[in-house]
This record gives sequence, structure tokens and C-alpha cells, in this order.
Amino acid sequence: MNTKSEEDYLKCLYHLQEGKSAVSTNEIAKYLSMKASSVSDMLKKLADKNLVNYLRYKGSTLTKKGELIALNIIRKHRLWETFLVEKLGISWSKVHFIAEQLEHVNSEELIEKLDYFLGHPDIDPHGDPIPKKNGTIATLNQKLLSELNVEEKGIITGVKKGTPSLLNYLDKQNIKLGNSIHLISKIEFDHSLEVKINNKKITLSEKICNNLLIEVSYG
Amino acid sequence: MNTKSEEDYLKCLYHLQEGKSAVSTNEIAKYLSMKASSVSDMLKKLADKNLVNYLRYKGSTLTKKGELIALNIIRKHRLWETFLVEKLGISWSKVHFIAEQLEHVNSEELIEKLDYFLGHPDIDPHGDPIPKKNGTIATLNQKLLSELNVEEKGIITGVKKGTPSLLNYLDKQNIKLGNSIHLISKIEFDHSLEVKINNKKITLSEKICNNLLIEVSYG
DNA sequence: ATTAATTTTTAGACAAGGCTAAAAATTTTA
DNA sequence: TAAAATTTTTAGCCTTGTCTAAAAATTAAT
Repeated sequence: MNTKSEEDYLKCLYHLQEGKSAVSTNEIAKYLSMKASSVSDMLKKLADKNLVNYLRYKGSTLTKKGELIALNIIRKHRLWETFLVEKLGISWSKVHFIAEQLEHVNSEELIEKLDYFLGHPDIDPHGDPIPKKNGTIATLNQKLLSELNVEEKGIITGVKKGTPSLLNYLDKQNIKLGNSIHLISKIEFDHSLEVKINNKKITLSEKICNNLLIEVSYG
Repeated sequence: MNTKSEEDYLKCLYHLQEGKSAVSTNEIAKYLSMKASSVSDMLKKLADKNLVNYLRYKGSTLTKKGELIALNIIRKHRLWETFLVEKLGISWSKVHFIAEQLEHVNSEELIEKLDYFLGHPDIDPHGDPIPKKNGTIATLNQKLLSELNVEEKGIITGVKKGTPSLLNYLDKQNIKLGNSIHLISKIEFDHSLEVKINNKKITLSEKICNNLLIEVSYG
């Protein structure tokens, strides 16, 4: 088994390496709120364990083995978030912090039974796909709201980052995943957007639009 | 907040101090599979935090503050065990190990919502009372089966220690908490007991009888 | 293409929480 | 009640995972 700390690094690497060919030590340090020197040490350790490809001064990536572990932690995190929202009724703005702790609990039976109890969910409360036991993970077809063209329509299917203040704002506006959205016009001055959500007109700031993920409806 | 390690000591002290006026360093060491020297160190630390009354060479007890923390951890442990058995269908012989991890997850809202979700249970799957949020805990009126007199009747309400092999044996014999029991006779030679459980006759070894808790039916 | 700035690594320190070995206190035994 | 045995504590060491400061490598700028 790996320590909580090692698991945090692997998960971090998974999130940061998406798209990129390598992740810099500094990026990891920033993401985990640690010093680059600490990160450097840990990367060496993870490389020794064959979980990370680490080239001095050149950045790191997960090995296949490391990626599978990372995906398993993400699976646990997202299943727990689903449980906390769906079964316990905890706000989607608060579950991340709790799931950060629960994801390190080590019991395969627990996770498989939890998955069954939840009905094998594909998507967590923030719209992120839940990796399967074997490490496969769905890729969703979604765009940032800010990248939509005027008159395009779609469904709100996720948030880019589940910052509590964003989620609380969406709650207050009664905006939920699954709601339909229709881009009416772009305001040039401040890059805010006029949209219709569930047929109700509303203006969303640039920052909001940069964090809402939309599945565009074609045809 | 306290560390996982500190929490383990407090919980251990709670379990060991029952009845006694003080708990020796060695007892704690044995219970936690550690060396007495390590325990000595930690007791000093917990005494500094005002969680433990510690007198050099004279043993330790929990302070009121320490006891409340211990009870809270036990509350979490037993609520989680209830969840694992009742909702996820995990065997009562396996939940202790998992709950040992879950009990250290820190979120008051999580525990209160879990308690609500479970219907505010009073008793965990092994028959132990679940402390309330304020630290109160029920005292149950139960005796060891081995202490019953011939012809006494009652209900099986708990196990003294949830050792997996005991629990698996009970499963195999289809003996469950809540079953009625009637002591038919005592076998002098090996101290085993002939009993009727749910009106079916069965012989239970001395060791089993020393671990089954019975609520005796009077009148 | 050097120099300057930045990033990364190395070296050494520290706290937590274990351990072993030795010293001190207590308890048991004769 | 004095010696022996046991328990407990102290002292010092180790590992994990963090940090700071300094050195080394890379990248950017003039």
C-alpha cells in the first residue's frame, strides 16, 4: 500500500498531466501547497517505486502503474462524493473536502459494495466521470460555456473546478447539472453572456462562463 | 484536532479503563501492539494536552475532555459499522477493520447526516451501544451466557469481543443478535452449555459462552 | 552568446511517532 | 525486609515527510 501522501502526489500528477507531456516540479508544489524541494524528494521516491517517470530537471509523468493507482483514488473520491450528495444530502459545495479524507480509506470490498449501493454511477455530483474498477474512464464531450457560439444550445453537464463559491452561486441561481442552456448573446465589454437556462433569461459573468461545462446539442 | 495516533490512544484508554481505577502503560502497549516506551511518550503528550491524567509509574485515565473525544470516536466507529452492515451488506465479521479507518474521518456534518440516514440507531451490529452526539452512552443490562443459571431464558444481544472467527462461527450456526436463548443444562466436564436458540437445541463450547452477551428475561 | 533570472535539486534540519537499550521505580518473592 | 523480578521511564536512534538555504541546471534576456 501507499501512504496518504504518496496517493496525494499520484492524484495530483494525474490531474496536472492531462494534455501535457510532462509536469514540472513547481506545478506540483503549487497544486499541493508545498515547497519544490519536498516535491523533488517525493518524486524520486515514487520513481523508485515505479509509479512515476522522473527525469531530473525535466519534469514527471505517471507510469501506467501509477496512473492506475491514481484512477483508483479518483474512483473512490467520486463514489464517496456521490454517496455524500445522493444519500446523505450534503451540499455539493462541501463534499470535496470530506471525500479528500474518505478516498484514502483502503478496502476493496467497501468500494465495490458502495458502487453497487449507488447503482454503479457513471458521473459524480460535479459532472465528472467515475473511473471503473479496471481503470477505464469515460471522456465527455463538453465545452466551456465561454467557448460556445451565439445561438448554440446544450445541457449544463459539469463545472471545470468545484470551487465552493461557484457551486453556492449556482445553487442560489437554481442552476443545476442537467439544465438546458441556450446562448443568446455575448456582451463584448465584459465578456459576460446572456443565456437562457430552463427558458429563463440570465446574465452570467465571464468567470462563471469559464467554469461551466456544456454538452452542445447538434442539429 | 488530534492525530490518528492520539485518537487511537484515547479510544484504547476508554476501553481499558472500564471498571478499573487506572490503566497501566503495559496494558496499553499490549492493546495497541506497541512498546511500553512509545506509550510512555505518548501519555506524556496527551497529559500535556489535558486529555489524560498521567502519574509517572502509577498508570493513566482519561480526563473528562479526553473521554468525550474517545466517545466521539467510538460513536463514529459504531455508526460506520452500522452503515457498512445495514446499507452495504458487508459481513459483521469484516466491518471492524474498515471502521477503524473511517472513524478518523473528520467532519461533524458527515456524522450527523450519517446518523440521520441510519435512523439514529442505538446499537451497532455487534450489539454495542452507540454514543450520542453529546457523549452519553447507554449501559445495557446483559450477562455473559456462561454466567446464566440452568433454565434461565433471554435474548442474545451482543458479543463481548467481535473477533471475526467468533462471528463467522455464529453465522455458520445461523445465530443472530435478537435470537431467543434458553439454557437447558451445563456440561460439567468441559463447561460447554446445552441451549435452545430459537427453539433449536445446540451445544456451545465454553469459549463461545464466554463471549455471548444475553439480556435475561425475568418472570 | 554571455549574463541574468528562474527552476530544480541537494544538503542539512526538524517534528511526529515509532524503536532499542539502559536506568530508575515499583512490586514480588524468599 | 532485602534481593530479585517486573514495570516504567529516559535517552538516544530511525523513518517519513516536511522545511530552508545553498548549489546546480535550465531558460530567458540583452
